[in-house]
Amino acid sequence: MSEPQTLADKVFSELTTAIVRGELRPGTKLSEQTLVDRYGGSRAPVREAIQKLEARHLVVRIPHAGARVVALTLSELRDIYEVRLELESMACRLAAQRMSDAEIAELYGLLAEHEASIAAEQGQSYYQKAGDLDFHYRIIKGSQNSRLHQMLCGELYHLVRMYRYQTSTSAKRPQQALQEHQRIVEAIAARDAELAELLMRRHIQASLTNLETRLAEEEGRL
Amino acid sequence: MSEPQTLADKVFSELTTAIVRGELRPGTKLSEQTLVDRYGGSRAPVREAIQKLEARHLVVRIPHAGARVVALTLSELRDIYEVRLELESMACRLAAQRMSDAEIAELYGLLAEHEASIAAEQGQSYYQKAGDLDFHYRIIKGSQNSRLHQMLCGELYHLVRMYRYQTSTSAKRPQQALQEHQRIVEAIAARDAELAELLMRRHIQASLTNLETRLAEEEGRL
DNA sequence: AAATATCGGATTGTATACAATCTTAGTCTT
DNA sequence: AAGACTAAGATTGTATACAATCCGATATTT
Repeated sequence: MSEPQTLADKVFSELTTAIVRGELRPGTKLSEQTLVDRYGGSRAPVREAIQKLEARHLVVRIPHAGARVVALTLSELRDIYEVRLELESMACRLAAQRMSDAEIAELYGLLAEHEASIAAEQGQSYYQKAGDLDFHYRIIKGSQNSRLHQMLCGELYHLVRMYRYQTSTSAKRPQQALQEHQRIVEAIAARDAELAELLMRRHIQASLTNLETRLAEEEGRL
Repeated sequence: MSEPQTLADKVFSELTTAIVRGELRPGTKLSEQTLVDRYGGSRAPVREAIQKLEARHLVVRIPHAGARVVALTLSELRDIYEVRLELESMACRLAAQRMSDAEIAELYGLLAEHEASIAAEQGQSYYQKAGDLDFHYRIIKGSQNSRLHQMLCGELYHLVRMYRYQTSTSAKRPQQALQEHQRIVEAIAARDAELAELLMRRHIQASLTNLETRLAEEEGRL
């Protein structure tokens, strides 16, 4: 929660959340002057912010034509999930080998919180989604591979978040996901790397299936 | 070979090759004014080029302190190879499933060229390295996953290239590598995805071992 | 002599001005 | 009426100027 040291960073982080939350819909033109009017500063830091967004694949920039919020095709979304599937499974395998006992204990604590949150049945799918991401985040960190962490959290994470924000979740999915999380943590605690990897692979596959179902439904409604 | 549309792109591509070739050693300070003097233009496009380099992890930028050519620790290099190992193995598996027969035929052609090049025994390790990268590049493309292609070619590729440039190769390694390439292509041609993945995994593991040996030797010489 | 403080120069971050390119609306031609 | 051309406006790319921050050398203190 450190304050951004530079104006460009500030604009960047505000734009990031706006895009992820869907306040700036995919395909929206990001005019530099408009952003200056909205977020303050001058064009220099705004341009820098846009470039950082481009680096994270949240916007697409075309020379002399400007920047637009990325609009993934279904095919590109599948490609991303295909890569994420591989990398997170890998992270889970490494986590089973490298996480400290203390970190594993924290994972158990996190699961307990999620269970309580679901039991409360607030239907606050926002918090459930955030909780899910938190779970995945900790396992990625547990892999103790800095580059893997960068790729998943810095480059794929936001895109995944963006498309999850905008799609509803089926009522039973959180319950299901929690169970899958529990099996994964058990495998990690048992230091069974192969099993942990397998379970994570299936877990993400299930979440992709869920996402595709939702996307297909929304397509149908248009 | 399209001409860069913008000055920033031109500076970016020149800086990229300079870094990869080692003309700008790891840790070198990249002063904006100095780069303006060397490459022309003004600070605006030069800054943009530096930011693009940062996005590709070729330079590290610290607010108010400037940019330096990235200097990987051995641990970070291992992390990169660990990720590359997983992603390229994946690419190879997908390539075995998705490459067209024509593309596979081209792969065979490439191998023949490499064989000839080694037989000529020019000792031109530069061309052998480039050839090796070409081989890997085609398989990655064959995976037909755009994001995988982006990550490997756009983000890891340059770093790997950079550290390979600067390390010598053992005399027998090209011969060995060629044989491994041949087995991989055979597995792809047979559409044996699992085997192709396994062989690629071992191939990259071997190349990592080779790199680590060289790095250790160079450490010893200092 | 070592450590800290302070000041000046250099470098980066930001703002503004100008140039090049694209977009769009309108007109003209077929 | 459809399409191509043209010109004006808007937008991005580039250059320059100013402000804020950092780095290093010198001076001061213990």
